[in-house]
Amino acid sequence: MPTRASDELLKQTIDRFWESFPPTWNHIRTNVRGIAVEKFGITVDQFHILRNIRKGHDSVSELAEAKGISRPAISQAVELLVGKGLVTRRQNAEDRRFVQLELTDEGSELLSAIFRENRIWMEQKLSSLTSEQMTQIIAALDVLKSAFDDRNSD
Amino acid sequence: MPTRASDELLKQTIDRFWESFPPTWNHIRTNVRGIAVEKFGITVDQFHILRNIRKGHDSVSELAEAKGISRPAISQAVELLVGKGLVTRRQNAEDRRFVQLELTDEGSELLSAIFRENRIWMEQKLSSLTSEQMTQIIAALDVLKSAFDDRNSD
DNA sequence: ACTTAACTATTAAATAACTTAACCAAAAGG
DNA sequence: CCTTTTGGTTAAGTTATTTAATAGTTAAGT
Repeated sequence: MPTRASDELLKQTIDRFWESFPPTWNHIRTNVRGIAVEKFGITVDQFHILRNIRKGHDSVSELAEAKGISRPAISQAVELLVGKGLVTRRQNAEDRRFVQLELTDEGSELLSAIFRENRIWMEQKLSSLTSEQMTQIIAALDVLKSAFDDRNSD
Repeated sequence: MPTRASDELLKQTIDRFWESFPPTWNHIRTNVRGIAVEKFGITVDQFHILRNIRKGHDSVSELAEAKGISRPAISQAVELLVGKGLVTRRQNAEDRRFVQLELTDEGSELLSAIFRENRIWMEQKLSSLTSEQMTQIIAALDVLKSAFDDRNSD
């Protein structure tokens, strides 16, 4: 039972989202691209796939679901990563349709290295924030993430 | 003069960022893709260019800067949009090196239509949030955006 | 004026990122 | 068995990106 006031606030929230979220993401992405491409020879998208594999999304379907793109797209991206020696494919013994993806040591180290460099940059960018602001950001990100989580879908 | 406690908080903020920001963005992007591709025949990236042109980034260089990618990439994307009749190019009279970009009526209407549909979906996703949560999100997004703004770069 | 340097944009060639359609193999359910 | 569903790959085509090369415009220095 939303009031008119909270309707207005909701509208503002969405407006602000489109004002702030994309430029923020573009800046981060640009930083990651700089590090990933120039120092490690992989693309931003490949970085995201490595990141998701480490996160536990270790099959093609899961990755496709997480990224919201088609399975062939993932399959081909994985192929590139396998070619670079950063990921391995292994047939699951219980259900042999599944191809279990795993980071190689090199892939894992490369991913950590990119995060390490990015973190330095992010720390510098966020260094002037107050504790209150950081606490607020953490809470807000949590709320946003769970609001758009698939469990809450219609 | 950061204390150890706020260093720890900063670390948490960055961790949370990487946990929450990408999946949230993927969900939004997936929704936009569904609308933009299926109903309007443009890609998500083309949508973002239209969006940025309306926002006032009306030259190739500005768009490249905003998105953090190369000018040729923008130039070609614009070419597609011009071909679809959604954007016009016009040489700037004062400085003829500049190509001034403008949305056509059709481009403008299409962009609005995508936003309209996306807004319905976002409203539904965010409908259960409290006023406090929304206020917090607005504040947090503001802080994040300005923290990563180029004016604050070294 | 002339030249050079800097800037804006496009084109070309190559690779990567996506799509849909078609396919194969394995599993599940009659 | 046979059929359907599921997970993954392959194929063909479009879009998105990069770097390098090019063309045109403006500004700066002689």
